[in-house]
Amino acid sequence: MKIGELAAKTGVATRLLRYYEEVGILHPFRSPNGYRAYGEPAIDRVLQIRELLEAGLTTDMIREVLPCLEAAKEEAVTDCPAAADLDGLRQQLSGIERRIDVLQRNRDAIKRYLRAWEEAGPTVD
Amino acid sequence: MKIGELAAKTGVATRLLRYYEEVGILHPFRSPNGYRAYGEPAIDRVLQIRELLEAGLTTDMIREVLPCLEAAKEEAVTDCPAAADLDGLRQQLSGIERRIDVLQRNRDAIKRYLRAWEEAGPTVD
DNA sequence: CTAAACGTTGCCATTAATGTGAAGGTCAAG
DNA sequence: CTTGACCTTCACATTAATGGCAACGTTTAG
Repeated sequence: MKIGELAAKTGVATRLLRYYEEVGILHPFRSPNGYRAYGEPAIDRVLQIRELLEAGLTTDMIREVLPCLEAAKEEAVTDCPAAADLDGLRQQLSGIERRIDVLQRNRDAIKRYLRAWEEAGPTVD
Repeated sequence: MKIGELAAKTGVATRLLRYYEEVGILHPFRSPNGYRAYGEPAIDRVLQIRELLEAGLTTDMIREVLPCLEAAKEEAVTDCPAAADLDGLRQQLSGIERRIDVLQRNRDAIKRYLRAWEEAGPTVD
């Protein structure tokens, strides 16, 4: 499919689809006329990219983890696209785990706060 | 304490301490000479800010949750600094929860991938 | 008193992610 | 063949977080 179609199906601006290619996290083919050509899997890939960006990852991090996230969907790890960098992957993993920890701790604090507030002042009106 | 001291104790550049003030997440007093003056609690606050920034939150989000995170440390919620915006707080909370979900899902996928890879190719060498 | 060290404000630079528009090529419909 | 919709690249603009410098005031040590 062409870029406009992918944009429509994912809700992501064509500008960004080109940007994701530029930073190496999306790899369309090219039609003979020079148009970008995307396969069906590109849809999921773009949605995955958006999800990760919205969760606060950078395109650099995404470039490292994305190949493995897609491979993880297959039954067996036949080939290792990130074979080059299992170590970088482990680092990304621990970075993500740190983030989760921080977010969980703070989520809990906010919840405690809200709960206390709801108990103390149900006279919110 | 003065800005340089706080910078030394937190490892955060003075430039950033001024920036955090500019965006409203740090509120030093002023000494008669115009110097910023920070109390002891500023140390924790700055570290907290760094933690949240590194976890991918923006200063906008931090501005909303920080008062409550500090209040949550007290025994009781005497006064509500964010009384104005319990609703914004709930939104931040659900945003954070979404992030945690995304990160957990992807952390799990990466772990699966790494585990599979380690089982398949212990001949890493 | 003077120099060094530190503070102030202000402004300009950078990187990442994103928006926007110009100038021109391609293609399908009339 | 022309028009309109879509594509291409190029380039400049913006926002957030950060770095750096300049010009100038303050404080401290010699």
